[in-house]
Amino acid sequence: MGTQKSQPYHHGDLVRAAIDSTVEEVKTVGVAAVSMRRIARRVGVSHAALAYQFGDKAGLFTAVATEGFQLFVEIAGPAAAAAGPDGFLWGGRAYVQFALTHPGHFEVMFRPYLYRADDADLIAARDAAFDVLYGNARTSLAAHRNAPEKDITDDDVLALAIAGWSMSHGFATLFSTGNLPDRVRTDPDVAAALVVRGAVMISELGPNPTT
Amino acid sequence: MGTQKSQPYHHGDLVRAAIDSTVEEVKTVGVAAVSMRRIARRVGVSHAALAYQFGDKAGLFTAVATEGFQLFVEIAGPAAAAAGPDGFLWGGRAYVQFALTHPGHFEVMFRPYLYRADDADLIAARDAAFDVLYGNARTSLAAHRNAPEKDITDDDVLALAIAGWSMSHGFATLFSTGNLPDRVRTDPDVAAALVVRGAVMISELGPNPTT
DNA sequence: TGTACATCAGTGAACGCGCGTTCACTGATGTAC
DNA sequence: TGTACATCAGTGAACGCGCGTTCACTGATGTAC
Repeated sequence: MGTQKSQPYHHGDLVRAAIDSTVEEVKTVGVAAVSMRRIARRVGVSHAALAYQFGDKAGLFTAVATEGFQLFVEIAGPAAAAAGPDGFLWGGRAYVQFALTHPGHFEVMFRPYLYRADDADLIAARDAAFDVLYGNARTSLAAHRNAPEKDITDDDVLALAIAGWSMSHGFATLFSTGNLPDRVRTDPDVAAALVVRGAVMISELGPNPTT
Repeated sequence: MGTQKSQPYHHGDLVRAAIDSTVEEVKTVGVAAVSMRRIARRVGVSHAALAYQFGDKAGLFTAVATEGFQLFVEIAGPAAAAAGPDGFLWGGRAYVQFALTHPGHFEVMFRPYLYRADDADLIAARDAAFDVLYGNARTSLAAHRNAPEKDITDDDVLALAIAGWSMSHGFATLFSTGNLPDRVRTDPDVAAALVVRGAVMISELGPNPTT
């Protein structure tokens, strides 16, 4: 017994481990089934320890959401910027890819009722994510219109950003919840390419500006 | 006491009342907080009565989802068909409107893990909803290409349908969960118009077919 | 028109469970002198 | 280099709660004769 290394009293990095476990649990059993006690069991710690570190359940989810927005900026920001004139398209791809590779974060990020929406770190991270979205829309519009970025109106940026976001978000959501029909459900890349084709078709159907 | 009309033993239409209450509760307290006991309390019946009528909780949600798909067909089908060549656009509008006016149904419909996805009535209703979506896409493409509907490939129909669905679904979801920025959050009609403008802009950015 | 009986609809109590939060506590770590 | 002390990190037991499901039951309704 004496040589057997006993469980250390201090975990070392409980916060890190708890966030990782939460992300994994959200992905596995769904956000509704996640509980402080489940996470504590996974991490190998008493559930009161989690309450000590995060205050309460909302605190834990706040940490997950914040990290999610930070990750999104790290991943989608460079992806969109590096893609040149097709940046907007790549932004959408990056969004969907993020949603599918980080489902645990993604699920929490867009359920504000789970976390403390007034948390300072959370707000900063989310605002940075919005900046990526808007910046991407502005740059893409400027490139395709051969105009300086400052000549692109905020209204145009907002319209394009929200439309692109809606499409990416809707597709990612429908795909990952298994709502898409079988033909589409198998391969996310094939499905995403399909959506890009469809997006172009939408232009055919847009209200004719001359009428 | 004798003259006081006592609670009738039979509710009269418990199934109807339970579905209505569930829809209302989903909207009010969120789908995660809905329980058989809450619904039973609202309807004024013992919670065992609900188990008798629906079997279990999944049964209750199955009924809600089924009704949701039926409602969608009733509402969005005619709306899209009646709108002429701009039908696809109107289909999208109808989708968003349905989501915002029937949030209780909408929330349940796209969470298949809540209900019995193999229920026959459910499948029939959902398939009918898909038919509206595909039919709408086909008709719109045919009208804009001046081609008979049979000349529109299934692949084109699928691409347009999924793209349009993604955009409508994403927008409705982001809007109703309060994730859109303040400028957009106030009026759904203004916001929807913005998205339509943005959708047209996406065409500007589509991959150029000649390159 | 009445009666016997089957079936349907709902009751109320009990079950076992997992939950979030609180609290007095203890063990580990860091710091001042 | 040692010691006293404060603070930090985590424990374990207890709290009260609401949940879904089950079960023996009773009251209401419909039907056959």
